[in-house]
Amino acid sequence: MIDIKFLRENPDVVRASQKGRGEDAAIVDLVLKSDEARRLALNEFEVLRAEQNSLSKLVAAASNQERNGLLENSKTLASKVKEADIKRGELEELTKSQAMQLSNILDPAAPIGKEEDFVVIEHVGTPRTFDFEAKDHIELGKLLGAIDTERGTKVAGSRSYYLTGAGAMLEFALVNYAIASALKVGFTPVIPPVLVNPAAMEGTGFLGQAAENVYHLEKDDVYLVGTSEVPLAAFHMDEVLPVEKLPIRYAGYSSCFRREAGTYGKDTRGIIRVHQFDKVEMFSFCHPDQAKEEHKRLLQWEKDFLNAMEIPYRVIDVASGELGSSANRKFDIEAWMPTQNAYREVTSTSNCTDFQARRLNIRYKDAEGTKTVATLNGTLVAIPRMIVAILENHQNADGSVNIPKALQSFLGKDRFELV
RNA sequence: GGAGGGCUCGCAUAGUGGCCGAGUGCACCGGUCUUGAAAACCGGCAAACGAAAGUUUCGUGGGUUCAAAUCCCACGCCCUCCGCCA
Repeated sequence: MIDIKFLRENPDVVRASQKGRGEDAAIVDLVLKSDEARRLALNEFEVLRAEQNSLSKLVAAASNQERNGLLENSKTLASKVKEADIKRGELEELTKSQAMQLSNILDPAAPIGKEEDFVVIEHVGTPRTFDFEAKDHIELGKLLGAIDTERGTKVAGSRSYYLTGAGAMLEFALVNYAIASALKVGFTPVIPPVLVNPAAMEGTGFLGQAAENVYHLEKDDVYLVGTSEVPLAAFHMDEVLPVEKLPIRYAGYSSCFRREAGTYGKDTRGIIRVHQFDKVEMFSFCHPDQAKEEHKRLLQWEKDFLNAMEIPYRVIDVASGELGSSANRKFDIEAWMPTQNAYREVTSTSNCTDFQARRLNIRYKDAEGTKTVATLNGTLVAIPRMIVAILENHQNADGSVNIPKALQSFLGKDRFELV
């Protein structure tokens, strides 16, 4: 949720931001109108309530004869107060529900446009030229005994898979390497709950447009998270953080669950797009003035990871129309996938400024008062896609796969052999 | 699944309808004293909104009442015991 005071003072900025995203700018005027009415109703209520409170004190102090007269007034006043209170409540709800529809205000530097209007910031590494026909990760996964999608679908349906043998070991190595690097730069490792309550889901903004991609367990009214961003962000829900502790950084390792509704026919083969996968996610609570720098740092740590995996990639500045509603800017890293002859998203980092924290009521306190923190998130490693990138980029003619140096000590070898 | 107890300002607790936004102890902050510290003593000390007056907040939501931390209902969470499972 954006700052309603900011909206009052800069409606044009918010309108422009909504337009830039391809979203409805008319909401701005609805909010302005209902907020105005809300403030009037609030004032009306407060004045009546003040009167009631002071009258109430008189009643308490009055003698028995005086009391009856006072009670007459009190009763009529009480019904007025109740009426004013209901009106205030309705207008507050209306204003909030309208304001919640507004997305975060775009960073002016974010490229405007639709999905394809991203800006490439840089290319790192050169896609390899093969002197044999490169196999895709599905074939390699079979040869190495690393990925079993057939049994995955038998047991759990489409977009399901088993990681076995080398595949399972590769996950452990990737996670260990990721956590070790995160520790080096000051992250606190976290294993969060993946089953969360509505408040956590709502607060992180996943029950809006993204709701259809979330698994909901109706009987218990809990949700399976699509990313550990949810429990990490909600970790400090309703808390005031000491300013000197900022930035507070967590590296969460968890399973992630996604319904992938509306992606029929997209990436149906292999493990690029699946219902369940494990991920190490970086999350930072920081001072709003520091958010841009922190965003760059998260991106750098993502690049460091890709560099260590020795995989060619490019960094893109995601276009406004493709940003999540919480993000004011987003950088994706896309790894080169040889058999697709394309760069495909493997990590993503978003600056949510104070948008998410306002919903979750997470603040910091300094000499001037209590203000909303900024939150940022970034993928350190999403396992299946990283496995795809490693297998495909580091394969040999016989189907064996060379292990990046950074992972060798975790695996005790330098190559995955055929089984 | 069954029975009971609890949820109050950082912590512990007092508070059974008006004098309670709320007492006490500890912690914390400032001061006096001290060579310095401790102790003692004095003062301060919950939060949000608001320009202010003021309003709101005693787990959450609803209700009763002129008036609710206090009475009623529902829900959430914590604890104890029993059962069940490990």
